[in-house]
Order: sequence, then C-alpha cells, then structure tokens
Amino acid sequence: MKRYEIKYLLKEDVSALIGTQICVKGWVRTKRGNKNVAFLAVNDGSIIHNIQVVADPQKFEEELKRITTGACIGVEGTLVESQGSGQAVEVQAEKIVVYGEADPNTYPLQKKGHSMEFLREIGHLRLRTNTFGAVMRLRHNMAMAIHTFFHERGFFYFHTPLITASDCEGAGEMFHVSTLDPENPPRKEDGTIDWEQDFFGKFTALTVSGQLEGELGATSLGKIYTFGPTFRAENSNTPRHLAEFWMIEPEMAFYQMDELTALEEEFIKYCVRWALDHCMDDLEFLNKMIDNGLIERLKSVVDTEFVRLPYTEGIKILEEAVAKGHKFEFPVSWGVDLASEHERFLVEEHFKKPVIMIDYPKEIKAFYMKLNDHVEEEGKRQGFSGLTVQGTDVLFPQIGEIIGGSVREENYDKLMGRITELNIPMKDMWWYLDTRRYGSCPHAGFGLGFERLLLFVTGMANIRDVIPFPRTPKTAEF
RNA sequence: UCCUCCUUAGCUCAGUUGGUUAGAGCACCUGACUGUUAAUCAGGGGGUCGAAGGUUCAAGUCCUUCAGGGGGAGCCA
Repeated sequence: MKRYEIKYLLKEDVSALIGTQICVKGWVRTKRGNKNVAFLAVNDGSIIHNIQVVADPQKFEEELKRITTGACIGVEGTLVESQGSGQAVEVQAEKIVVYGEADPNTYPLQKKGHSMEFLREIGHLRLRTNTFGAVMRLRHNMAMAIHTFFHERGFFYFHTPLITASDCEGAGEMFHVSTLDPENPPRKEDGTIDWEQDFFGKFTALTVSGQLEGELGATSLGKIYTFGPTFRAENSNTPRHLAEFWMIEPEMAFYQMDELTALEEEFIKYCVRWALDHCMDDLEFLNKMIDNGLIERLKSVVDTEFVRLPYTEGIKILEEAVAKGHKFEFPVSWGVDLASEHERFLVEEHFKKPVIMIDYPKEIKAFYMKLNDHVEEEGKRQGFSGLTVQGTDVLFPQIGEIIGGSVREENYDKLMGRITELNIPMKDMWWYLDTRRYGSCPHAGFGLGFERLLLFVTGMANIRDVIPFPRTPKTAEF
C-alpha cells in the first residue's frame, strides 16, 4: 500500500484520495480519547503539522497500550474527511504496526513544552520536537536559498580546504590537526615539536576562514562562493558563537564598494524572502511559540532599504547621542572599535533598520582591506592616520553583526606594507601574494555566519539551537 | 576569560524573617467520559532540595569551595 508523506496529505489536493486506502508512518506526538475512540497525532518530519489517526480502542487495544508519546508507528486505513474541527482530513485506522515503543517512564520528551536548556542535554532527541523540526527545515531551506541565489547570478560553488597550513588568517585561535603522538611528539634539538614529521610535514590546523583561497577562485573564475564549516578555538561563551559553524564567503573579481554592499543587501533579502515564500508553516509556529515579532520583522527587512553609514558619520551620531545624555558603558570617539551597545543603538534606536557600516579606520580592520585615498580629519585630530579601509559590516537588529566584508587591497606594495606594519606571519603565504604579483585585479567579498542568519530567520535566541549538534567550549556530546 | 543570576519530583516551577511530615501543574498508573485538538474529570505512586564542607538547638533557606547551566561583556561570523 502506498505510503503518503503527511505534508502531501495536508497540503496537496487529496479529494481524489478520500475514501481510499492509504498508509502513513511517523512518530506519535500525543494520544487522547475515551473508551469509544482514540486519536493519535502523528508526525513524520515532512511538515510541522500532524495527521490525525482515528482508532477503535476495542480493535486496537494491544497496539494502543504500546503507543505513547514518541512511539513510531505505521498505519493503514481510509483517508476520510474529519468530523472534528481541527483538521480537514484524517486516517481511519484499519491496521496499526508499532515499529518502536517509547517507554514513557524513561522517554524524556513529552507533549508539553520543555526548556531549551533541557533540550540541549538531549540533543539526540530534541530534533523530534516541533521547534527543532521547524528550525531544521528552515536551515535546509536557507542552504537551498543560498545556493540558488548564487547559482542564478553566475557564481561558482568553490570548495576551499578545511585543513590549512596558514596561520595568518587572523580570525582567531585554531584547532590543531596532527597525527603525532600527543603523549610523546618528536622534538627538534631545541626541544620544540618537530612538525616536519607530522602527516603534512608542517604545522596544520582547521580553517578559520576560506577567504584567502576564495580569492584564488575569484581571481580566476570571476565570481565564487564558499559554503562550508569553519572552526574557531576561541573560548567564547555567548548565544552568538560556536566553535564549529558554517560560513558563506562569496568573492567577486572587479566588484567595487557599492556593488559589494548592494550584493550583501540583495543576498540577505533573497534569503529572508525565500523563508517567507517557502516556510510559512514553520515560521507561523515559531512566531507563535518562540518570537511573536518574527514574521513582522522578516517582512520589514524585505521591504526596507538598508542604511549605508560611513564609520565617521556613525561616530558623529553616537557622540551626539552621548551629548544628549545617552549613557554608554564604553566611550565613543573616532578610532574605537564599536561595541555591541553602540551597534545596537544605531540599528535599534537611531535608524530602526539594518545598517551597512563602511569605511572603517584601518587600525581596527584586517590587513587585506583596501585603503581609501581620502583622509578623515577627525581621525587625525584623535591621533590616528585618518586613513580608512573599504570594509563593511552589516548590522542587524537583535543579533548584531551578521556580515563582515571588504574590498580587497589588490596593490602588491600596499598589501605588503600592511603585512609588514601588522607583523603578519606570511612565510607560508607566497601563493596568496601571487594573486597580487600576477594579473592582480580589484576584487571584493564578504563572509556571512550561516547560524547568525538562522538566528534572525527563526527568531531563536541561542545559536546552539539553530545547528543540529552544536560545538562549544566543553561541549561535544552528540 | 570577566561580571552576574540560577540548580527543589521524569519535565516546568512554588517554598515567607532558618522552625512540624517539602507542595502544584504536566507526565506516569487506576477509574470515568459517544469525536478529542498540549482533551477533560476523580484517585494513586513518585524527592539524598546540584556536590562537598561549615554556622546553628534546628538548614531547601545562611556562609565557603567546586561542578553544571542561563544572561550580559570581550573576541568575532
């Protein structure tokens, strides 16, 4: 007998199936009823909604005894129009197979709500909840949106390595990759570990960013994007950081600043619109159970033009706010790296919409960002060079920085100047510098934390709840 | 890593200035109910109060240390 997915039965026109024999399989969310009739809410993961199975308690006495919340069952029966008001169709059971019981005395999930903290302790089972089902379906959809967005625009999906030998990516502490005996590694005469005897013949680590290799792709294929896992061994304990997370890093030859920020804005709007177009059932659930402002916020982002805000102007706005009596924990002046409270003020209180901040002081940004020619007088007054770089941060309400990007410095001498100035270890980076030595071209790119995007799109409060198996300091259970 | 809060039944939480036998809802078991919608109603079982010390006639409650977790901050995506 043909098995139908619940999504099909609830979303497609099944009028032709009414009165026919069908099969559904899935996990029982709740069982209720009386001695005359029993109702089973069955979910198979294809959609957030359950299908209602109606069973005669006399006929299925043995089966119903074994069926509790969490049990996995298969049902054959007649698809009928529901007599109840909560659903259009239901299955009148004629045969029930219990594939797997879920002992209610030990099965941790119940039909009532659980705290996110408790669910994190049962990461292997939390995926069976409505909330995590919704989040994971959205996660899949955002991945599809991202690939579709770039593919439609002629970008190539470019695979950068997860194991890297460069230690200058500059984005944080790295996880070492080694096959040496950690108890007794080979040592050189001076006592240091002899990495030449390691698997790759040199010191290697998990990547913190695919950008540098991505630039190699862009300077040959034109437009590429990466989409893969990234690893940071930072001891960050916040609702916005993971030790293992997924990042999207497009890199485009010949793109200038205005094209870069336009792509950033178009990209985010495309993803959010995709969620609204394809995932409304899940969004409605999350809007009801997790975050009452979710759908409204998503719609407003799609309809709003993001603000372009030069750093120097942003500082002026913040200084004016201080002058008017607004209290910040950290001081504001030209040259400081903005703290979360400053970014939140600009996004949530001043502009009340997403902000793309541009033209940062070179002193607070990475070595590869392109220098602007003009000098900010205010910067010189504060004792800085006054030089800015073509970096961008996209700042979002509630979650802060969602994208960091820049136009890259394509001039070999200027780039080397910055590398020397910042004392960056480039001994293994000759291949990166060759992009500027041979056929160097203007190019730009950005990086987006996939889970940060998901925080925004799902309304979830903690990044550990938008990835199936979060990796954070002291946590790698599942 | 820093600041701060929390840890009581399987889950979510009450528990007063330290004072009899630590409570409720859900879940579970038994029963009732002719179609339920996180069903409802009645009854029942279920606790080393995170761990280890300490103060006190007396500690879930006060103190110290440790562990786990949340929120904020830093680093960033």
